[in-house]
Amino acid sequence: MQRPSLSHALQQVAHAYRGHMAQTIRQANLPLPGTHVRALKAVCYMEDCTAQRIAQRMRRDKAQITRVLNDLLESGLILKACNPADKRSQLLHATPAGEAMMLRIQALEQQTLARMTRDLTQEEVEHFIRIAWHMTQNLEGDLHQATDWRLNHGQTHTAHPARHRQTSGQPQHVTRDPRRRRHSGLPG
Amino acid sequence: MQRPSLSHALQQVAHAYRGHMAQTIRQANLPLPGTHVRALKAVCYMEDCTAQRIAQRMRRDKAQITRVLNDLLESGLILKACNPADKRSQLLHATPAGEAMMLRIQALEQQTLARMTRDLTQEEVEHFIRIAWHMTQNLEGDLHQATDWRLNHGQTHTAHPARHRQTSGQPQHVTRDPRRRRHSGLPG
DNA sequence: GCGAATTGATTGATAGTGTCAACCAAAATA
DNA sequence: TATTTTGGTTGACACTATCAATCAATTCGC
Repeated sequence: MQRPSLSHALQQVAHAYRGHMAQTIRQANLPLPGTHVRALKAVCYMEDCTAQRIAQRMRRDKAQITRVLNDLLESGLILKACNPADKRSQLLHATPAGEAMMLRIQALEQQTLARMTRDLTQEEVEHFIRIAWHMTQNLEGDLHQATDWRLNHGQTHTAHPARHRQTSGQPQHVTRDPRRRRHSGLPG
Repeated sequence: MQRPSLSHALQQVAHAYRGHMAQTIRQANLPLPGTHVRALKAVCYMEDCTAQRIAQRMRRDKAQITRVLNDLLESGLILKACNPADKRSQLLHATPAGEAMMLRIQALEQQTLARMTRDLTQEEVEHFIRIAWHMTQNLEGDLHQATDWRLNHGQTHTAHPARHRQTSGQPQHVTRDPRRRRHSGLPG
């Protein structure tokens, strides 16, 4: 508890950041959830932005990205345009409203980041980022079957045949109360 | 995109860690969600553990903690005992099954952490933890009205009167598709 | 002691996050 | 052309998170 572990420190700082941003954005009356913000950011700043590329960048399931993008679309923050190079995909662009929103949110993010790093040197922050990045890379590869964002990474990736979501494995326990229990066994 | 920002790096590493742990745990046939793991850890290693204290430590809403603990209770991993010092609260203890579970999970966590930090020096990791902790502290205080985990922190905390969940504020937009839209306005 | 305010825990409601699986149409490939 | 792969969508579900209200036990102030 006293000297926090790496896992604890990581969870706490990520949670604190997320929470602070959420609060800040809400207080600014821009009720845009975090995932939406990041997707919008991608649309604004990524070259030839498509849903696929956002999913890769954020390392998220493409299904979620689709839904987030549809929200942004309905909110008039982005537009989908035909991709001349591939009729399946759509190029994404921010509308003026989307650009404006992005600017406002970026200002808020800068505030949060400034506060978060207020007594840290530039070097420390960069060091932190570098290590975080490094750890991310270290966890990447194998594990995680190839959902879309895992493609073209040239990983050795030794065959991951089937993996069913708890089809018949015997342990099967806790799994969070969905307001009505489902099971409760326990293995060991 | 190339040089990841602090926010991006943070989100990615936290997400990678969470995902890797989830996968590892699932593959070991110990389907215990992350929050449950952390709560169980607290029960195992915290002195005079109560729901309240777990909520404070994890900086989570006590409601969530209550539910997680009830899951752990139903799974036979923990027990609740009367707190002689306060009849409202209960002291939490791990059962033998809970302890066993904790040990197995800790081994898995060690694996993940080892992999994550495999080519980093002890110093680098400690530096990372220290900075993460620092950033967490920096974001703490004001913002976040005093839910339980924010108490006894002696923050200046200049009066936060009411804060209603979007009672009448005019902007009111995106707010993630709950599989059926609710609104779609947009402020600016 | 007594009433008021506070605190520990619980419950209900709801939002947001993350993922898998199935599917379709377009594209790539063989 | 037949097969496979890819970009995107939809459905279903589990996990995470928080707020609000409630209740009983406790503490505070008189």
